[in-house]
Amino acid sequence: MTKTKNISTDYLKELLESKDVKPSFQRLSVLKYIIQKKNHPSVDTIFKALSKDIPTLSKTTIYNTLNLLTQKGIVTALTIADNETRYDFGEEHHAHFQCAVCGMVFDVKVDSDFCDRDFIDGHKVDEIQVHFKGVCSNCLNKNNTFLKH
Amino acid sequence: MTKTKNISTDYLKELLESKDVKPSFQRLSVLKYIIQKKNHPSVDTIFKALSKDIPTLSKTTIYNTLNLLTQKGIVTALTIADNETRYDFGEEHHAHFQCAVCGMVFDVKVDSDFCDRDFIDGHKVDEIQVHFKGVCSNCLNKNNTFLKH
DNA sequence: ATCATTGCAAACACTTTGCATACGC
DNA sequence: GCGTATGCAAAGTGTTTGCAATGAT
Repeated sequence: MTKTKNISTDYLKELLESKDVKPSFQRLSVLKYIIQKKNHPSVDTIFKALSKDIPTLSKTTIYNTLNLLTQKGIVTALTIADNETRYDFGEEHHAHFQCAVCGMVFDVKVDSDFCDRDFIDGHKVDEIQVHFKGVCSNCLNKNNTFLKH
Repeated sequence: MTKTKNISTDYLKELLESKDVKPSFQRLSVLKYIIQKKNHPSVDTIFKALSKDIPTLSKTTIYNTLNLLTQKGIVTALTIADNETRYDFGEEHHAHFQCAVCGMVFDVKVDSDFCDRDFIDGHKVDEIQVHFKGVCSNCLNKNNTFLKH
């Protein structure tokens, strides 16, 4: 099914503490989910998944957690979808592809010659996001309607 | 102030009609605004600007118009801002820079070797957006707080 | 007369805020 | 016990939808 390499809680704790974030159970759970499933999930996706194991979990906590982790630079907020924010844990720089049919977001590699620059046209660059949109290989194969016209 | 090169209504009409869009007064106004001011406006920005001349104008009409123009490929919807959609009229491919301080969006040029590809990792590519985020040159100069720490 | 566009009001969806409760050291 | 994290409810904001009125041919 989905490949979920196990991630030690100690690693997650260290990761959070190294950025001065207290490793609460909820925060560990959210971070673990993002790292394990490399799904680029939305708040709702995380909420539905974690609610099964943590029935008392609130969406507010997920919002709080993700805003905190983004602010601390532990995760990245992707503005690839027009209606909802997706979240990503990626150290190395890579681009993203979102399928217009199924909505999934995939990592794609880009030979980025410009990704390392600190300034562009006099503007100070803190972050670069490269977004591809189209139809993913899964949806192309499943539904060959797209090939017919 | 803002450089607004005048654009003939005939040009706008032809542009719309060539994509099977009836050139109503409201649609012409919205399209003209986007092409003239190149400031990648939000719905609200367009609404506030055009309301002065068209007091009966409704936000719904702007949403309708922009969705239609996007669908017809006349304008591009930018997902660079996390909360609101920005719109752009750009024929040639270019990247965008959004300032975290003032919120403005600028065009930036990128030597894009990968912008022409139709497929990436097996996914069919319809659209590419390159988003830079940081602090624009204006805000850097005005407020040297950013340089101090 | 017919059909599409407009625009008000309401509904929707995502996110943030206020505040009381619960938790951890 | 004190300070912070949690989570419910409500508010806020951007966008879409239902539908009646208006406008164009």
